[in-house]
Amino acid sequence: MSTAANTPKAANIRQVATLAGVSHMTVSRVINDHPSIAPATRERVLEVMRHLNYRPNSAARALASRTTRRIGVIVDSVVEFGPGSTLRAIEDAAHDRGYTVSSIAVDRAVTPYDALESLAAIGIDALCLISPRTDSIDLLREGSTAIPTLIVKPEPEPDLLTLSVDQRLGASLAMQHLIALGHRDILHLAGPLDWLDARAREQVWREQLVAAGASPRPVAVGDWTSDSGYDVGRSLPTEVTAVFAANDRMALGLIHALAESGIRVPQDVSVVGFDDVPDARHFLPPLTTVRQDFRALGRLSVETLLGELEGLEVPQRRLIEPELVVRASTAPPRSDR
Amino acid sequence: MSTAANTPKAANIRQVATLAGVSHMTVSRVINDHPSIAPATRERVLEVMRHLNYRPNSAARALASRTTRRIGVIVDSVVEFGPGSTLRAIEDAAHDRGYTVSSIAVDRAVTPYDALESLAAIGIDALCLISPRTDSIDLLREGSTAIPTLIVKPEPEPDLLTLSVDQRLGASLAMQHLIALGHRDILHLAGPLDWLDARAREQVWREQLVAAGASPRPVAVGDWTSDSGYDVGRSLPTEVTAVFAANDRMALGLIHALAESGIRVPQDVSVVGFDDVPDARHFLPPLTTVRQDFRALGRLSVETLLGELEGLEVPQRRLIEPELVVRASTAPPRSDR
DNA sequence: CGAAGGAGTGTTACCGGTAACATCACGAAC
DNA sequence: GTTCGTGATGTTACCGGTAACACTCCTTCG
Repeated sequence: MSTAANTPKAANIRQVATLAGVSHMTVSRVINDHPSIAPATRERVLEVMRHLNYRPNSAARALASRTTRRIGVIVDSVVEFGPGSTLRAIEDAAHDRGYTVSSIAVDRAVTPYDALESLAAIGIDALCLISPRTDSIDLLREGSTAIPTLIVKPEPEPDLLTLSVDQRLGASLAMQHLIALGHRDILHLAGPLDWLDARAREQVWREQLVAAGASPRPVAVGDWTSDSGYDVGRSLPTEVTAVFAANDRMALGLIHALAESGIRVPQDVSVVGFDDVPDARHFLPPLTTVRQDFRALGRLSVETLLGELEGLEVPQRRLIEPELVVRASTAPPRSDR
Repeated sequence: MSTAANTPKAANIRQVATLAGVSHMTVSRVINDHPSIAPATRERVLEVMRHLNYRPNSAARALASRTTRRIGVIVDSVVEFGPGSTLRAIEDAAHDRGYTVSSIAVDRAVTPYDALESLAAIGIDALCLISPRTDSIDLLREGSTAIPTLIVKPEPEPDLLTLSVDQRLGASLAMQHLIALGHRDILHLAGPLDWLDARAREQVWREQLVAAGASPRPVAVGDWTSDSGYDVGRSLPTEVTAVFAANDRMALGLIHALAESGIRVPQDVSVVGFDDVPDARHFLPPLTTVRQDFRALGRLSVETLLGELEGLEVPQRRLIEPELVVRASTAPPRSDR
């Protein structure tokens, strides 16, 4: 069908130059906002550019300037709310700054190594890792890439930029809330423990319980999906009065299983989630959870990387504060439990 | 920090050629699997490439070949499940075929025109529109781009490729299910009606009701969010015995509102959704809904576009069959309602 | 008043590939 | 034996920009 044909083939920089009566180099300077161009000349060139509907060829720019204006993103489990939202936010922020984003999703079929190879093949100016498992980070540690690299994780990382929502604070808010309500036998429904975020939440859960004088029971480990939460909910020990779920989706599945067993939330068991997905307020009951601002995370990631790229001083590590959102899934424990 | 330094600057095609004792053109042919290369030569070149860790420069290739191996995607409401999933599937499929994807999200701040401009600026070989509103399509109709273009929508479009989940069939499955259960006063909770999918679902809802001898009541229009479903649920007319929601999230919000009013699902009101989001099976009650295979949609989109690009014969329009998933949110109507 | 310096512009080379055409050797066909 | 076709490879130009340096003028300053 539309296989080219009468396409008037795009104008190039020399055609613009000829029509404007200047050298192609002057046109290049106009494009790049070079300071020393006479205003009259600039106007004339811009006029011709408009007239020809000229658009600089990005491949040629990339080739000559050896920069691609592209940020590579490696992201694990992009279908999950957190990583997906972060990626979207990064794409938006990058686009606003005139950068392109290429993302590769890591999964069973694609190793972090593959992902890095793919990105290297197309060429990137900066690299970002979202929701990295430990193995992805190891790869970067040895690889010592020559480009600015940012890892979205809460712990600092020598020689690399890091940025994250403060996982320890978030988990702490959730646990403090439950403990303040009077809960002591709190189950943790964790995410996969090779996830740094999952591990951080699990550690804080443990610490807080110990600090409150309670002894943590073994964690239940899910895989972020509501299905895994459901499975855990089906065999919840009767002594448990509250569950701290590592994300909202697992909380949803858990509540579903409890409902099937006639266990009421929050009367019989309190549940607190993590993320504050947009639907969490309409769960039954509306879910108490920890909100993470992924848009801020994405924006800051891009700002940090581009700052580094421009040689600015950027903080090597930064944390974004999460926020507890109290809804209807938590209450004081029943005295008879 | 890692601002380049001792980077051993990547090898280029001529260095490979020199070391292999051939011309750079021969190396180029090896890269591109040109048929007439002596096996021994190919081996030698490959060996050198491996040794130098050579990677073709994609910008140079794009410049010389005038193809970017990049697919541009314009997507509205990428945060919604359907569009987001489709985009991810396209990215995966494109990556498997050695293509890159650049996506632009259209929203209040970014018009379809802007999006097209952005994509044109970076250069794309093919274009895909996901979840387009009518205005995006108008833009393409006049613009008559010179590259293969596919629109994800169910209705055919002259001179453009189209592909979609069969919205009419999906809506039909949902309505037939409710009608077979005995419902006649079925409210439609629609998506924004400038969405083609929303409009298709609404039309089928109306047609099916009329065909069943019932008179459709005015549609309730939401915005895909659970919040909007909640709002509708707060003032549900008492005569309504069932709701056909245009997506799962609005169904969730609706059910939440009903629960607050003491209206039970499905005993008092049946609810059927659309999408089958992964969590739908853990809603309370588990949601009867229409499953759309977005992965298939994404894969087929890429195959169609690349087929067109290669000059193959591709079907100009194709539909993917959705599937009704019956769970616990639907039941026969109460006789006293 | 001459040298220095900066604004404004041009010249030339180069980035790393691909396209198109040329070349050469060799076996098949006449 | 000459011609021809084809496989294998090389030569050259070109894609559309940017970098680096050169060259004018003019202004400023010792």
